[in-house]
Amino acid sequence: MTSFTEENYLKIIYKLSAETDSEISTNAVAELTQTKAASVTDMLRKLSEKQLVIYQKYQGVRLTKKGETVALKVIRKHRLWEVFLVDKLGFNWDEVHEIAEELEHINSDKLVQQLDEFLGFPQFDPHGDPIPDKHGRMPESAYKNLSEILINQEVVMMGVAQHSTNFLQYLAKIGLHLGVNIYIVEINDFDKSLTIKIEGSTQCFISYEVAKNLLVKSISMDED
Amino acid sequence: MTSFTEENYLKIIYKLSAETDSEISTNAVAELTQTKAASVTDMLRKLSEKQLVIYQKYQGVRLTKKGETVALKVIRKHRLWEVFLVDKLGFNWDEVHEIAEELEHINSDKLVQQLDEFLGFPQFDPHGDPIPDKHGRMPESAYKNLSEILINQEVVMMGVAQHSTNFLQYLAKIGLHLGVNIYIVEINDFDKSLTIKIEGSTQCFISYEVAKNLLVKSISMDED
DNA sequence: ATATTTTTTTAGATTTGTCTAAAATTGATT
DNA sequence: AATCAATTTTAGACAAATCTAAAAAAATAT
Ligand SMILES: [Mn+2]
Ligand SMILES: [Mn+2]
Ligand SMILES: [Mn+2]
Ligand SMILES: [Mn+2]
Repeated sequence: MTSFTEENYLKIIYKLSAETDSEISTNAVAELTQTKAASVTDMLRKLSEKQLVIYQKYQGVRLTKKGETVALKVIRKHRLWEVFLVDKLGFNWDEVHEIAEELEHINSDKLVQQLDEFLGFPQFDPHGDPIPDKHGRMPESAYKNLSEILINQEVVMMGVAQHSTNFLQYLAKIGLHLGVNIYIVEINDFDKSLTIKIEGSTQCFISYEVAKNLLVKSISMDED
Repeated sequence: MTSFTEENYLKIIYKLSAETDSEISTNAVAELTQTKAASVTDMLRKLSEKQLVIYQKYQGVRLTKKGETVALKVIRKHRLWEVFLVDKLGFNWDEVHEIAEELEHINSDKLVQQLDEFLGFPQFDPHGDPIPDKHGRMPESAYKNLSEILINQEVVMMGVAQHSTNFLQYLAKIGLHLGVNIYIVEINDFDKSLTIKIEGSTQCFISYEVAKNLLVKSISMDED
């Protein structure tokens, strides 16, 4: 069995692994778990004994196949619950993450299976993040960051790469929500900031930092 | 804040208090929490410091108003989640208790409120137990035990007073499920065992012990 | 190649919830 | 009232997850 705490460590190591393909450092884990490096060292040794990670001291850590499976299950539950909260209970997408952090540790294969079916086997969560299927396979995400899109090419807002409440509420304020059509009017050479046109709304100005965190898909792609 | 563990103690003390109106003994709590008396003593002192119970050593324990409020919130969540699992996810009523034991500790007032609304503000859980409203008020349960019903008086099966998987599966086997109409054919004077007729099924023979644990309402009562 | 800084690990302590074994209290029985 | 039995509490220990401070190792700069 994996405890609540162990699951959180595994999930965080999984997410860090997606960004860098080398070993994950103790400090990087400490930052995301909001603990101190000394605590991480203890936990890594423990996870290693349980064969959930490969860890040798001073060498960083990575998940074993077994550890990855656990992490994907937790991520799957997290994202399914977020869909439930938004689609069924009427939550806003900036309100669901904290609750899903608790719900993701409820253990029952049947519960996850039935919830998935009840939600209509969603492929993406309310933030546009892909939901692993029951075998841990991620759906192909054809989304790009807005920062990679060309001027005047119309795209649909599909998700965000960063989930802080601050960021989500900023998006709400400037009128950016899932499903809205947008295109880039102008890119500022100097700092890569951009002016965009939001369908049914006025133009607005966003930083490169924001554009990097917006997931969009081309309007021409098929819709199902 | 109350921890997962503290909440379980409070819930158990609440349930024991409903049966006896004197102080609850350390041993009684130990039995239901599946811990040892020594552990209970420690926890009672802690709950007492937090003003959640009235406790003096060797004198037993009872809930304060504050403790009762916490207990009722946990019970409310437990029962709402059971309704969700049965009504929305298609679980059988004998499969939901363990999962609800975990879900009942998720903390979010908005979650509970929205869930309640999503389920249509149910008054009773799948086992016929009353669901406290958001102010902690229990709906009037007009149900009686089958053991108090007269011969030939038709009643509807509304719930059970005991939730063990064993018992629920026994009921399933003899064809007793929620909503079915039954009446008592004969009561055996010697041991109070009884023969009952289940609508659309054959007669069957049940012990007094079983009858005491079946909640029913008179067929004449109004239906909404 | 050494010295300095940063990162990581170890050592030892703390908190929460549990346990066993022994002591204390209560309640029941002579 | 004294004894015995049952219940409850205390004392001391342990596992999980965390911390701080010090030591060790690795990375970086001189
Ligand atoms: Mn989330
Ligand atoms: Mn998400
Ligand atoms: Mn239950
Ligand atoms: Mn129930």
